[in-house]
Amino acid sequence: MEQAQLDEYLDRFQLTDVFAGGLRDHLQPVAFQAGDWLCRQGDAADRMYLLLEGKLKITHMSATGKRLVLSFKHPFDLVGDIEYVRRTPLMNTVEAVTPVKAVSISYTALEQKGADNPAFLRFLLETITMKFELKSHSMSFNLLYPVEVRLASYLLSMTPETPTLPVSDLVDAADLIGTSYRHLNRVLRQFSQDNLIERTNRTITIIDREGLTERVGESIYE
Amino acid sequence: MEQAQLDEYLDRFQLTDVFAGGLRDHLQPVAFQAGDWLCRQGDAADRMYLLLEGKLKITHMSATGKRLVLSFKHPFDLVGDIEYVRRTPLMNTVEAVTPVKAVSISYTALEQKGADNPAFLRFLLETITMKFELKSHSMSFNLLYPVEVRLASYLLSMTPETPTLPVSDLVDAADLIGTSYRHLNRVLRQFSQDNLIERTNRTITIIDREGLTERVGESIYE
DNA sequence: ATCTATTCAGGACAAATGTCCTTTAACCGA
DNA sequence: TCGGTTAAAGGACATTTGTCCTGAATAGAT
Repeated sequence: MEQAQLDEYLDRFQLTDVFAGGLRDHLQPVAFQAGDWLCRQGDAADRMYLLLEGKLKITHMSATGKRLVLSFKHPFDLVGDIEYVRRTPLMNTVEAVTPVKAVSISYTALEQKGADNPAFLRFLLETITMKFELKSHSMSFNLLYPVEVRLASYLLSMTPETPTLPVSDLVDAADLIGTSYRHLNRVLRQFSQDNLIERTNRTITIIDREGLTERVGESIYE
Repeated sequence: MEQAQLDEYLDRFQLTDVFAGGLRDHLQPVAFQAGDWLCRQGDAADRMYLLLEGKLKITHMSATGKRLVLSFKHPFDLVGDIEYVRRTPLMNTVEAVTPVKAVSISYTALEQKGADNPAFLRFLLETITMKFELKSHSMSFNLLYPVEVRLASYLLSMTPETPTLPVSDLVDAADLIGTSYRHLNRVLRQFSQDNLIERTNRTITIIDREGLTERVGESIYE
């Protein structure tokens, strides 16, 4: 990526101040292809990523071998920020879902140029606090509502522009809302019978957003 | 509370630097009795609390009227820190479970004396990041394990020194692990039959910590 | 001590969800 | 085109969990 283009990004999203004070020079552009891993759960963490383009999937494997999809990340989300603050190994695996552009910055650089930089610290605070609220919300949501509601919410949030979804995403969906693939199918079948969605060859199509919205009330998976 | 005593607290827990730069003068000692509310969900937030002694309960009421116990707070946890960063109304209700001593500091003071104070910002970052990890952990735990495991974990974490628990805590327990009171009773009955606990008059007594630990594997409710 | 109001435990049944396995449908190479 | 191979869907059944209601236990007032 061109330096000029990176500067434009930073400017457009008001991040120029955040990376002032010498941090800017340590930003390294990186690109990934769909399917690439940015990092793996358990690895030692040594750098933070700022996502510029594309979509990331954050997954976690439990001690008992069950996989959980924790979230999807979109442009200007941070990855590795929590680990930087806590100095812990990576909790999660991060995979590119689409082609991805990002910048990375080493923890060393952050320590040297960021630890006393209020603008940068406030940026971290705001980002992490937002993550906290999001997680808090989805935790309540998961405890409070049955799979039907969670799935409807998922379907709505994953199809903001095009109303279709490849069936292969369903296994992620199950791991995201914390249910079994079997049960997911059961609920999808119900949605289908209620004419909320349509299953054709290898895609799910939303045909009644209103109806799905009714079944949710609140949305979470942004 | 004496100023000297407060200073001793701050010193003992290495918080003197955190509240340097003029923040220290804005710390106001406050005390609450068991059952008092520090603040209510939906209120406008205007101050942050640092808990010094006692125990707080954080609860949330959902749109559909279901109550959720989100966590318990112990000395040196912060309350209102997230709301300070995000500038949002209070998400949760905070209640004193025991007699409580705390210090409060107004958002106004934080803005004026804290926003450019790296030590204070780093303190916020560490605290909030820890909260995030805790929440992240409990969310995975809730999605991954059945009520039996969650309840065993709860029982262990709530009885670190004395092995008993008043029955009145059970309704909070149900709201904390996200199940019904009825089902909680069912599982407790099972524990009782397996000689893991004993129910006498109005208390639950842990009689086999090992056995309970076996049913958990990981602990969460700290 | 007795009555009563309140709190707590548990029975009965229904609904939600998980596990295991079979069937169906899509895809691919020859 | 065909057969085989793989991925997705669904059947059958068990388990977990929720809802509603009843009955037992307890504390407090008289």
